[in-house]
Amino acid sequence: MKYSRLFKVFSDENRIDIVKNLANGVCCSCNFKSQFKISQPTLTYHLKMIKESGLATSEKVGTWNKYYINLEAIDEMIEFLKEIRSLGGKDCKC
Amino acid sequence: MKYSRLFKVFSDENRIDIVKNLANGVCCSCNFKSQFKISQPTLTYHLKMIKESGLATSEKVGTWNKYYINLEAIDEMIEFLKEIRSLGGKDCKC
DNA sequence: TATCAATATAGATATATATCTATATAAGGA
DNA sequence: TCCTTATATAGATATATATCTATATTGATA
Repeated sequence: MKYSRLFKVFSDENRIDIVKNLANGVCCSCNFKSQFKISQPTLTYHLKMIKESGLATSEKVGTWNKYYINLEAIDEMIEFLKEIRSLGGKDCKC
Repeated sequence: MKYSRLFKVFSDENRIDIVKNLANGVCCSCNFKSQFKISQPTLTYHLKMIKESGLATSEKVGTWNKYYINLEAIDEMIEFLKEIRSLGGKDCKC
């Protein structure tokens, strides 16, 4: 699991919005569309990237695609940050 | 606090390494240098960006700079992810 | 004050990224 | 089978990013 790829998802405001939508159960991009000022191909581009990072899965249902957030990936990110947090910064030995 | 900027820090492997170093109490870039295959100006570039994101602070001590990780920023990131996590993905209504 | 050591800035550059428009593909339904 | 709808791909592009080398700046010390 490449953490840099997971974190990169959240490095863009539009993708943060998309992930929040996914977390809220908005799984169809037809519903996303109205909420962003980005074009349909741009949304597809972000969704693909989010999926490839491991933060979402997708399922084809007839004509449309449903996207689901992968909660485990978020858990991994939280754990990763907690580990760094637990190092505590320590005192500089320089 | 712009979350996208905080998360962007972790979107690059070199910066992840740098942050881990900071968390481990390596506060002087003179010590960083030996551990990365990046040049001194590139290290400065990343440190500046990490600082501007709010994830680190710095202090000038004579000729050199000391950098410290900002644990509160990490806590905020963790909280942010936990909030998204707590939405649970829900069931798609589409 | 001249020199050295640490860091920052300037300038260049190749690659990555986010975005668009136009077009293609795929799946259902009339 | 043709049309509609949803999604993906292609191609273009402007901007951002990560990186370098060379140079400037800053602060300590001989």
